[in-house]
Formats: sequence, C-alpha cells, structure tokens
Amino acid sequence: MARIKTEKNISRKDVIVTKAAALFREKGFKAASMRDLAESVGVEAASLYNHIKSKTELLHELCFGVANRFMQKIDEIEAGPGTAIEKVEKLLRFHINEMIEHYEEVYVSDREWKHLSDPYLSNFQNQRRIYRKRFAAIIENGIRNKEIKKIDAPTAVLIMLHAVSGIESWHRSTQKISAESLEDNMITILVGGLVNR
Amino acid sequence: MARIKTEKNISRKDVIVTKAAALFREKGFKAASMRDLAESVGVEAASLYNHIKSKTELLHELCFGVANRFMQKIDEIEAGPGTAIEKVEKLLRFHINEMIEHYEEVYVSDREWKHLSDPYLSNFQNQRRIYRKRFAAIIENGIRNKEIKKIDAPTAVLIMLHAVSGIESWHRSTQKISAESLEDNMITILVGGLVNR
DNA sequence: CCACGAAGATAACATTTGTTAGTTAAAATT
DNA sequence: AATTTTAACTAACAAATGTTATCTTCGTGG
Repeated sequence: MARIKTEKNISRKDVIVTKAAALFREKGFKAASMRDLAESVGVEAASLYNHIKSKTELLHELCFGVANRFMQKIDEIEAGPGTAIEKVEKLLRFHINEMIEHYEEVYVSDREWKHLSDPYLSNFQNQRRIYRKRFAAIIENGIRNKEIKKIDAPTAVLIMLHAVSGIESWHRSTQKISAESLEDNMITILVGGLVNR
Repeated sequence: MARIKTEKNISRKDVIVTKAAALFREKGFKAASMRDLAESVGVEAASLYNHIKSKTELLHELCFGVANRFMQKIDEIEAGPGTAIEKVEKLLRFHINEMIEHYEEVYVSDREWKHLSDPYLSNFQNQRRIYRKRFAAIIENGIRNKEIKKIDAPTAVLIMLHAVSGIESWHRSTQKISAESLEDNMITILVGGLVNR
C-alpha cells in the first residue's frame, strides 16, 4: 500500500488539490474523472475520499484560494500610495505573475467556476463582480485626473483581465520568451493603451 | 409528434447545431448532455441521431465553421491594401464583430476545441497556430517600418485574441454599453497600445 | 388517395461517473 | 509491545451518458 507522499507542512489534501488543479486545467473539470485524479495521485479513486468531501470541494478550494489572493492584493493596492496608472500597473503585474507562477490554479479558477454549485457559485460571482468594480474604480479615478484616456472603464478592465489569461498560450508554446520579458511586453501594450498623451 | 420547425434554407441539422452552440456555451461541451440538447430542440434525444452522427460532430461543425471564417478574413486582409496598423485594426474589428454577432459559436469554438478528437483536434490546432503566426507577421511588419512599438509580436497577438474573448462578459452584463462603443473602446485601448509615437 | 421516405418516439444497451460501505494495513501514540 | 488512529484497498451502487435498433407517424410527390 503506497501512501501519498507528504513533505512537512503539506497535507495529503493539499497534494490532492494541487494534482486536481493540473488535471482540471488539462481536461476541464467535467471531463476530469476522480479515477484520473486518483491515478495521478497514485492511489485508488475511493481512497481520495479519506481526505476530501467531494469532487466539487476541490473546485471550491481552488476557486476561492485564488479569489482570496486577488482580493487581498487589491485591498493592499487601493490603500497604498501611487497614481492611478501606477496602481493599474501594480495590479496588472500581480495578475501576470499569478498567471505565470500559479498557472494551473488561476486558470482553473478562471475557466471552471461555472461548475461550482450554490451557494459557492453566487458567492464567487459576487466576489468577481465586486473585484471588477473596484478595478474599474481605479481606472475611473485615472480618467478624472487626466492620467488615463477617456475610455469606458469596465471595458478596460475586461480587456486587462482577459488579456492576462492569454498567458495560458505562452505556457503551452514551445519557444517561450522569458517570463520577465513576457511581463514587460504585456505591461507595455496594455498600460500603453491606457495612458493619456 | 412535434417536428423540428424549419424555415427556408435552414436544415434541421442547422437548427440542432445552433441550439448546440447555445447549450455548449452555457454549460460547456462536456456538461451539456444530448438529452439537454434534445429538450432545447423539442424532441427526444435519440431523434437527434436522424440528423447528426455524434455529439462531437456538432463540435466539429462549430469549431471549423468559425475557424474558416477567420481564415478567409485574414486571407482578404493580407492581400488587401493598408498599413500594418490598419490591417491589425481591420482584423481586430472583425474579431470583435464576430464575438458580438456570433457570440455563441465563437465562444464555443474558443473554449471547447480541446474536446475535439483526432484528426480534427490536430487539424484545428494547426489552423490556429498558422493563423496566429500570420497575425504576428502583420505586426512584425509594422514593427520593422516603425509604425508599431518594439514589442514581442506573438505576445501582442495573444493579448489581442484573448482580450476580444472578454466580450463574453459584456454579453452577460446587465448594463451593457452599445456594441459600437464597445468596439471603439477596445480598438482605442488595444491599437493605442501598439502604435509607436 | 396512396405509398414511400423522412423524422419522430420508445426501449434498451454498455460505459463511465461520483460516491459509500466495509475491510485491511501501516503509522502514530501510549 | 500493545493499541488506537489514519489512510489505503476492494467491491459495489445508482445515476447519467452517448448511442443503436426497432417501430410508428407524418408529410409530400406521383
């Protein structure tokens, strides 16, 4: 009986959640079966249930883990100093880094949240809505004091967020440019599209 | 026995494919069952098979329908006149309009192509790769003759394409700005992020 | 008006899926 | 070393899924 290997401070549940992220990313939540997951963990499917309550619980963990990190960051940025453009850039860099470093979780959270079930679903949607409004508010500030072009702020937010999710393609491409220059390029184009001059 | 209603020049298969697009968009390909589809068409599940070969065939139709339209457009734009920036703008406007007008098909093609099976899968991936290279080539031209900032062209493509897919959120939002001003805003930000000055 | 083909319904199928119950082995604690 | 707790296994389930075979009904062209 080969047990799930664990290192210090990493529970077996954490191992499962991480493997689930990779699997859900690859196949999609619905198409990924618990038997697939079990195989990737190195255990029988039923054994997983010693550590988790259900398949959907895995999705909760992933989605809200990511959502909370973003919420925390926007708290920090809103409260902190800096011009509107600087704040947008900070937030954007955070998004980009998250998508580079925690690719699988962020991607899954972004694409598969539809398969959450209530009350988690509405909860997640709410958080998302609020987050975008706060992001838009930063941009609107920038528009008011002429830092930023006169554009529709929600549209700008929508562009930023979705553009970042394109990093998925970067991960999969065979000849990647470096992570740093990916980040810089994205900032150049996206922030460059906002600034007023 | 309620038959599938058809208008002139619209086959029953077309009706099914269209309904499938809406359903796949809403639930995702895997989560949408043939029984769901049947209900939305107004018929029993098994009856669908008088018109289609399989569930995956529906996905083929959608994905390649969309892919072909984009290929045709880039042919036209490449061959036609205009500066690099103008060509990028044309292509971008086409993407935006497709996402606005044929929301469901385009969205499904974009998100669900993973569930195609070979040889369709590799075929689709190839087309996609080629399309992006051609898009990138247009941008590289623009960089060479200083119309466009010195950026990584594939990254720019990735941003453009994914930003456009954000129109999904626009469709779902309750208080939409008009389609025209959505288009203009997106062009302003995205093309504005490219131009050299 | 009748016959034939198109399009529908019913029933059933083999798989796959998430999950539970019951049991055994390994680790941790005493 | 003995015992208790944790985590694995096997077996099985009910439900859902894509699809096929067979039969019935409708609409249209001769």
